[in-house]
Amino acid sequence: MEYKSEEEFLKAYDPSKFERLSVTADILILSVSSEESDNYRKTDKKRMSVLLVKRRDYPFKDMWCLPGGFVGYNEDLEEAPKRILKQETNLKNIYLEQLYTFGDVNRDPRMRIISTSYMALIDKSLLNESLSEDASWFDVTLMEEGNMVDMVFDNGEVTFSVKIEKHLREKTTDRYQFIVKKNDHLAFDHPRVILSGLERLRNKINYTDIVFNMMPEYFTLGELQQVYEVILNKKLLDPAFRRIIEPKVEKTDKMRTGGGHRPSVLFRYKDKD
Amino acid sequence: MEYKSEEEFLKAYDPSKFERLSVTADILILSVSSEESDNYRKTDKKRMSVLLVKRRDYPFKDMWCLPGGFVGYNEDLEEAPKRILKQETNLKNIYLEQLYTFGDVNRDPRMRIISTSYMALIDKSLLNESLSEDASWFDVTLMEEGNMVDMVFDNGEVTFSVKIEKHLREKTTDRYQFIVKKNDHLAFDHPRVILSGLERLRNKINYTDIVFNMMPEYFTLGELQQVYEVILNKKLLDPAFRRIIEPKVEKTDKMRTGGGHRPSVLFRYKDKD
DNA sequence: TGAATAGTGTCTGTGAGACAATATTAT
DNA sequence: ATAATATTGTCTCACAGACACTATTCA
Repeated sequence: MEYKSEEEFLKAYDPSKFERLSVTADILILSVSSEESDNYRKTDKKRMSVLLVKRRDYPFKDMWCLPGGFVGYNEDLEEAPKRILKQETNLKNIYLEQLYTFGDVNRDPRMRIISTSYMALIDKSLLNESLSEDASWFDVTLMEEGNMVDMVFDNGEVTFSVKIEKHLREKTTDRYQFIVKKNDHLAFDHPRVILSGLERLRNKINYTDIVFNMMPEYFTLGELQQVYEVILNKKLLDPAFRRIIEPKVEKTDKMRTGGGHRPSVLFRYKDKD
Repeated sequence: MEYKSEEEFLKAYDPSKFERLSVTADILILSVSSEESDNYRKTDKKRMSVLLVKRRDYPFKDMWCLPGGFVGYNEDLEEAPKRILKQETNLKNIYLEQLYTFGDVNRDPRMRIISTSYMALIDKSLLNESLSEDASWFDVTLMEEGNMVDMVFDNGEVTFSVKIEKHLREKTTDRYQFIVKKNDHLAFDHPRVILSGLERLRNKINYTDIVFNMMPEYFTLGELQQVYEVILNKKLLDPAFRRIIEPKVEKTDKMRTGGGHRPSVLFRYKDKD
């Protein structure tokens, strides 16, 4: 059939003849938590923190999963994670980054679902509203040994661990293939989403400024270094860190005192000129 | 309503109550082309090469686009680009990497479509079959000046250029925002897909071995260096390049002769041990 | 012989890693 | 006074950039 114009074509077009799928957006909300120390001199121990939601329904009833939801027919794909983020945390204007789109036929036992995952970075201190009843912040700690990664989750009440094997595979789709070896608590393929988000953050910390999305306006270099260390999962040397970070921050005239040790200057993120 | 088990729940589940969208996969097929020199001594000039398809139907009739197609209801998302790649080039087992998922409501005038884009890297010398009638290899040359990128396409018959402005935007979804300033020949949002693929390749060349997917089994370091230069869009210094590449390749006892100059050793990709 | 590419040697500057040393606070 | 963190100084080593030099071929 021949059409004279694009208009004419569109008028005669019947979208229903194509196969349609459901699309969801899952969102990995990351933040940093501080655990108060018993020693008044010691600084609070920082950990990566991820927001999980307890499933009240089948499938995966009573397991934990990332906040997510269906993408509406009249909703831009990127609006969906924003909407869900607002819903869960009441936050807007948050750093949001697309991670990956998963779409194996059997990834959801209910029906065919394509799922685009996003990563959000937030500063926990902005959270004033209480979370919805089923949501909970879990500290995540990565224990890495060779190819094996043990992700340990802890929200103060529940603790569980997920074991994942990483395989380098240059010749195929992705840099790493994640094979979940042990998982009794996380629903769907969310272990992979979480690990790939954490690794994405770890890689990007070196060539972008996205960490500052997790920081309050004023911070000490020690605090910032702790966040780096938690994300990179290793200790950094103070002088080296200060050299690297120096062009990204600016000194303020404020100080943090009261720690039983030399007070430290508060810095602020210095935007590119 | 309460269900006793996951099985029972799934039995009662009605997928039709959720909104459904169409999902397509677009695939950026990249390769390297050589333009023969008139001077017998000079080596062939290499260029990046991308496979485009001429649209025979509305919308965007007569414009060029990336090969693509709908993801079937019973097809894994990652199978779709493989199927399309096979269809267009008759190649299998090709390096394939997911780029990004686009899903603005109005990105396709026909209907709501979510599109996941992939990048494939191929060695053109493997192509024996002729292309389908509407497909054509275009050389792409990037002219970069500050924020502006001018992508020049040339398939020997048609030449056109697409101008894109790059904006760094750390605080929002992606590292760069691409704003298409001039485009009369590429359909949909494919200019962005192409540019982001080329930039992804450029970044990854330094910390992965994916270039070798575009190389034949045996190659000289000069040829490999040319491919690097085309991808990075800048000249490299020979000694530095050889230092960097040394651990990734292994010398063979073959030589390339006949060039009116000193013959060169053929190398081969050395897989990680 | 000369044009062209192949391949090697070496100097230099930059920047990360390592470690040492000093400064300052609350209890 | 002491434990703890804050902050600075400096040495070294690895490595990329730069440039010079030698090697080898074919019309």
